[in-house]
Amino acid sequence: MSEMTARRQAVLGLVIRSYIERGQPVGSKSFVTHFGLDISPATIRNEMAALEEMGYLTHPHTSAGRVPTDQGYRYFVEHLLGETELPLPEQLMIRHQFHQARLELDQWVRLAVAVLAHTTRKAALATPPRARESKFKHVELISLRDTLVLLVLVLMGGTVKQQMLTLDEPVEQETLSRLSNELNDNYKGLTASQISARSRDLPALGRQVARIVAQVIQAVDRQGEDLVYRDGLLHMLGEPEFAEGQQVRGIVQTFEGPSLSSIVSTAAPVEVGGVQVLIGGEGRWHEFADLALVLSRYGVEGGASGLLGVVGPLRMTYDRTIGAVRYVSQLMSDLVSDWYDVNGVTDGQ
Amino acid sequence: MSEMTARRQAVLGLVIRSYIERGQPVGSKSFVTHFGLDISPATIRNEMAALEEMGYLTHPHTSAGRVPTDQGYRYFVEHLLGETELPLPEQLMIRHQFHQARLELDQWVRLAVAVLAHTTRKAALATPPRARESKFKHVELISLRDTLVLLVLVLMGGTVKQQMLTLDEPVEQETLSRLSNELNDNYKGLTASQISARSRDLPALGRQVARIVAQVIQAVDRQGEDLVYRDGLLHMLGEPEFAEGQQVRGIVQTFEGPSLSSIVSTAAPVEVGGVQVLIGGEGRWHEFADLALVLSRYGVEGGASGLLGVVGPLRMTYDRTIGAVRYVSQLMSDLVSDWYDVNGVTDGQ
DNA sequence: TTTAGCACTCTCAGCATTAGAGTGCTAACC
DNA sequence: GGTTAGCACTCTAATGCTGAGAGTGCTAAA
Repeated sequence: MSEMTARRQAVLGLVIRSYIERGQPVGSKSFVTHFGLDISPATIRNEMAALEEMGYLTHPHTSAGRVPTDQGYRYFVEHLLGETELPLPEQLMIRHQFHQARLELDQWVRLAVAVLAHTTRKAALATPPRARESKFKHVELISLRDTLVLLVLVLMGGTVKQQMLTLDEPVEQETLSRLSNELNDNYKGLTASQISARSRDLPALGRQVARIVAQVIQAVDRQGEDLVYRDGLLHMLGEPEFAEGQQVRGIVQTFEGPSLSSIVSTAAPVEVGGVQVLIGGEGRWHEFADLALVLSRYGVEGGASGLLGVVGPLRMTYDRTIGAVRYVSQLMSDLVSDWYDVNGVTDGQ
Repeated sequence: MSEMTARRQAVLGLVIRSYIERGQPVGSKSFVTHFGLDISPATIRNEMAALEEMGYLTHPHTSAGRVPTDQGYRYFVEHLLGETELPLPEQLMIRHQFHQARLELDQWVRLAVAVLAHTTRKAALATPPRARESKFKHVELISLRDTLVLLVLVLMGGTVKQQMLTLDEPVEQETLSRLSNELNDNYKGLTASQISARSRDLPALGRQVARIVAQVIQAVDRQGEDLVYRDGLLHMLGEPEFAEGQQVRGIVQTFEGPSLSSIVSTAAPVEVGGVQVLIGGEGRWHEFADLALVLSRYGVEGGASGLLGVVGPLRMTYDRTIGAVRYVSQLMSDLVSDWYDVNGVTDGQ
């Protein structure tokens, strides 16, 4: 069994960088010429053979150059990555876009996905921030016609939900306003189950409304991180490794389908701010065998948090992508913590 | 110049049906055997040659069978289509799904797209219903923290919008409630510009809020039919004519990109209920050269209306698709007119 | 007007050939 | 012992060729 040496690390790094850049198997000869090295191809061949024995490289067929294995990429990401900070000009451009508009929570998430997809030139995804158990903040009841009422529910953390409901009998707007005031005074900061429990003491109308409020909160909680915003599919389809028609279908299916949310919620980092790199489905997710994910959790530690990240081919510029994901994650965290000040701490609980 | 005869119509119809079904150029010999006819291939050849001269058929190369031209498809849709009613069992399934849940307006639209994509096995799209000039119905102001306020705006026609805003100075919730009541009493049924005009007479706080209300309504109006929900992209990628990797990219670009809303809003039918079939971009839209659109306008004549339809390859089962689009359009029209009763007529104006 | 016959055209799949790139191994070299 | 040159070998991808198959257009006869 060979062992890793400094030179082998260097060779591995260069092979991977070259392959990421050019997309073609790296041969010993083109290796030395391309990097202008003073050693012979034969030496590189020996080193490559050793790296192959160690499992970091492979070759598609006898007379082809070397290609990184999943393990090789992982080693690269863990040991051979240099600076991953996003270049300042791009930071500024992103920051500018975020300071441009005052938006709704979900729109922020959508903006984050769009920005991420654009700066990395890859497919991006994000989930809106959710707490484990959402808490009631405010409700508003708007009478539309006799028994038809629009319920607007605001949760701690900034989520706003609307729901249409039909009452058992017509009720005046004034009565509805009194009811919503009462709920706002008494239920602030409660979870779905707590509201369910307390609603028993209310009169019929209040009970009905409170039950629906609890249901909506529960729906938000259950939805959890299943709601995934996506963008930049086209970037991924532009990658030469996915040029085949057959593969394209697979990519679209994987990226648009529900499997994405499952892998994302299972494999995602738990702590806010951390960046996780998933390579080739890590042997567990078959559809992601040819893909790499760069994921990060953003939000407030212990409070609401969401995920965002980038999906691309294994052959991706990890340093740049990681930098972009980390930066946008940071921005979104700032945003959510602002929101938490608004809806949680400051407003009492 | 040849002219159309009954037999040529029949031949054209059969050629197109056969091509739609099997996806391969139709030759004179396989034509007679497949349909078990008592005439010779040579006769069919003559008829096909005439149809080709008339511009309804073509052949990709000398020794291939005949393929319909855009003009051929158009003739087919206009003259040779039989029953286009959607089969009853499918009508019932769709109706069932629509009666299943009480939803938000935009969620109805999303449901319609999903149902359409599923029953036609094609890509589907829809825009939410919009009036030419949206009218104010109700506003609610929710104080979140000193100067930060959540504004919830309900428009005639069922659209609900939220907007965060920052006031110049802190304001009590009670003051906000008084203000929203006042706006609700005085502005019902007004358009953005009317509200803008009247807001001048209000005190500072009211003027600020009214201006934002007007802005939001204006944004909704301007957005118009640019907001397009889409679904079923994967169905389209499954079509054999789009198997090439190159083409797949084009399809995704066309369907996901902004060009869709432009063609949709330009070429869409004007009257509610009508079904329009666009074949091969009609020479005007280059990206749609290989695609057919089946579009319908739903909603309330003279009130809010939206578009829905299906995008597929030229080689599509027009009868079935048209039936499905018409049926879903009808359902959505019913829904919107219910909504209009709620928000418009009944509630006064 | 319809039909049979026939020469002609074009595509597509299969096959062999070849150039090119790269490897692994061995033996010599520092 | 690590490094290098040389060389035989392997595999891919592109090219050109061939034959089968399908279909057409034309002509002449029914």
